[in-house]
Amino acid sequence: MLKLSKKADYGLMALQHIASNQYGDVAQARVVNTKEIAEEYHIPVELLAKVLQTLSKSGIIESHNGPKGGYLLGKNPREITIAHVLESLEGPLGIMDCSHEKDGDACMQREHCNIRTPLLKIQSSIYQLLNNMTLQDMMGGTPLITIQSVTTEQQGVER
Amino acid sequence: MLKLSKKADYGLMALQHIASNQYGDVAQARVVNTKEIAEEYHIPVELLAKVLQTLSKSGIIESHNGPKGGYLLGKNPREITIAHVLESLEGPLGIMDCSHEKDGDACMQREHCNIRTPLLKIQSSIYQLLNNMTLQDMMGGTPLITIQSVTTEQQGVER
DNA sequence: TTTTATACGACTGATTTGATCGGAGATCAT
DNA sequence: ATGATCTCCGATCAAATCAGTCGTATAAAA
Repeated sequence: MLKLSKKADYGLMALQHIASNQYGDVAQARVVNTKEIAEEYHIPVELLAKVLQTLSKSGIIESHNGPKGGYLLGKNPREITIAHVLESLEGPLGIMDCSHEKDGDACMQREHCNIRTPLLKIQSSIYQLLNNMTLQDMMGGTPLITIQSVTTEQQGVER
Repeated sequence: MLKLSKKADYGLMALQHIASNQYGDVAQARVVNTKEIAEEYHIPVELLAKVLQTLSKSGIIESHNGPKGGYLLGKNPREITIAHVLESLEGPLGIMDCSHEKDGDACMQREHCNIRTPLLKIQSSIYQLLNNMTLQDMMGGTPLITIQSVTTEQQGVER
């Protein structure tokens, strides 16, 4: 329950990868393409492509066509919030249907609804949480890639 | 996105209704049945029944069979957390697939996954949020039922 | 024993989601 | 400049999940 979709998963993975290659320790902005990311994380290529297209439309990343093309971050990692990414991929996030409805499309039980107010508070809290966390924060805690470990043991593991 | 299911909606509504009738200003514990709740909130009866059965199994409410039967709260409203209700109705809540997996069913991209750690933090925060809010808290903020208003103006609007 | 209510399981239709295919546009090499 | 290649892009298809339905069984009160 409350599980986010594959699209969201793949999107976040890809963004983390792009950000790492662009702002990482290599210190040179590198354009990465869809195929590269898909193979790295074992994601179906076409599906990932669609995800990246959506993110591109939202201005989160920039697409570059042609050979040697690919994607680049559209903003600074600090300015890319998780909330924006998720909303871009899966539409406006709301705990319930009547989160931000207009007067017309009120749900049937709206006038007798007794849980709307407290749920709105919960929703607001979750949104704040997702809106305060940025891609920059996600880069900090990469669990398996530790730069120090590369210097200590150099057994062909440079990624 | 992140929208909770109808089952969860209906379950919360029903619980709020049951709690209000049991601990409300009427000051007498009243057993409410499925049909009554369904009509009050315009919910399909059979679906609500299923939801209430599930909640009953979890010990959140108690079922009483036969005529004059119905449902009663199984615990004090302060001890019924939103998290418990949601988990009861929709299974364990987790932002991602690999939230609490055993060693066996690791996902394909697990070893290269770069977003697991930060997402776990988000998930933990959401769980705390839902685990700290109880049914008691939801009763406090009932928007349409105001006890004071009944005393001030008694124009047949007692709901 | 009849009435009234919940408990339980199987089933159907619809919505959402995951995944796939063919084409359009841009860039580099010649 | 032009062709060939590589990428992004939009439309389409299949699978899984979910909301809702139906019929039957069981239990308690009158």
